[in-house]
Amino acid sequence: MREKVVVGMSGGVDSSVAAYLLKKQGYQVIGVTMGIWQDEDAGTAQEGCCCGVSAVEDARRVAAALDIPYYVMNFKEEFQRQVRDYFTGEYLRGRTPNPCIACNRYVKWEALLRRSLEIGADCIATGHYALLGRHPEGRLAIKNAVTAEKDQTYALYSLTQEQLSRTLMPIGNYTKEEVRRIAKEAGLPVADKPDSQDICFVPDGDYAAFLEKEAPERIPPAGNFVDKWGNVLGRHKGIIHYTIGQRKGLGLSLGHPVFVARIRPETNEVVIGEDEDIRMDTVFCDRISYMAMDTLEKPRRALVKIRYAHQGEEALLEPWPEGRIKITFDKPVRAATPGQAAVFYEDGWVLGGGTIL
RNA sequence: UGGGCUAUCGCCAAGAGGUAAGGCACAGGACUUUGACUCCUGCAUUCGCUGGUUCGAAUCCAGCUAGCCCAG
Repeated sequence: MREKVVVGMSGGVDSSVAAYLLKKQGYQVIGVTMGIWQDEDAGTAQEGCCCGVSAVEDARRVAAALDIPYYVMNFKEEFQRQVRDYFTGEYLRGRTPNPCIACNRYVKWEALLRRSLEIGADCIATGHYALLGRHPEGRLAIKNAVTAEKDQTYALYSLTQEQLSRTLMPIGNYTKEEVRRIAKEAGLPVADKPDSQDICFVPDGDYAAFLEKEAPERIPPAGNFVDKWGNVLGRHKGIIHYTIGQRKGLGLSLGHPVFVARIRPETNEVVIGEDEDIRMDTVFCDRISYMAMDTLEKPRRALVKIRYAHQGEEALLEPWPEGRIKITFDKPVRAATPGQAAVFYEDGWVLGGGTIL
């Protein structure tokens, strides 16, 4: 009997095609949708997100079409703790979290994987646009998908060797167009479903409202906008409303565009600067995850992405005390933001990554 | 109260007799499995108010109102 694999199905095209391809390849496929919604979310969660409310409905139809077993597993507790609480906590501290990375690392590849193994599966599979393989240096690693535009390796840098050894990513070799075509040809009912976007657990993208609901008693108050010299430029609505590099929503009319250059939780100040003030060539990160490289003992060059949609910038990685890494970019990057991930690449392989300080 | 100056979109600011530039802000959209950035579109039938001169004025004239500056 072929390997038994649990496919995390979001009800979207990508994971549906992933399941389809694996089944065609002879795997014993089980479809699973992660139940991550809190009861009060019912009805408010938007469509078109990676794991929305319509997920179960659509995923079930796809599973039926593929004639594979299908289950919904409850991960509310894990999602609340590892994603929602983390998300809220970071914003309250003036940082900018990336919930997708946390969800992948702790919910999909920890909770879902564990539960899948418990029901007898050998591994899990997802509809991520990424390739997985053995790096020349010997370790398992994620590699850029064939489509640069849809590449999702950035959000997967923190997976461990153990997790990677139990993972399949069947659609990394296809483009989005090909995936949609496959879905159509296979008669999958979700072939034309729009791509997911925005934070899946924040209805209508209003994350500030989400935070106010999650932690009403801990929301930092309004404060001052200041320039780099300390001059007060105006009032801000509270640091949770801002992130480094942000321009919109400041309400500051200074005649030229200005951006958030820094957030100071200690003084509750938001520092405003010009475009040149948010360019930096040196960034430090901690909470390092090593993937293709097992450690960093001496300087190593890499292409570094500092946000999901970043094309990446060549840089030098250097080990730093306290388990940190110093990144020196060849050319300054714009708005490196504390809380976001810096992911290191070499020839398309993910070497590792960390959280920007 | 005398003398001078200025009053144009939320902010800044062009205009100077021919039928309201631009920037910032803001709104909407595109992009996007995070937050951002970026891009596109929209945004004063009206120029402090009231009259007047002109075929025609935000642009000229008069009065009024407001603010600023200098004398006091």
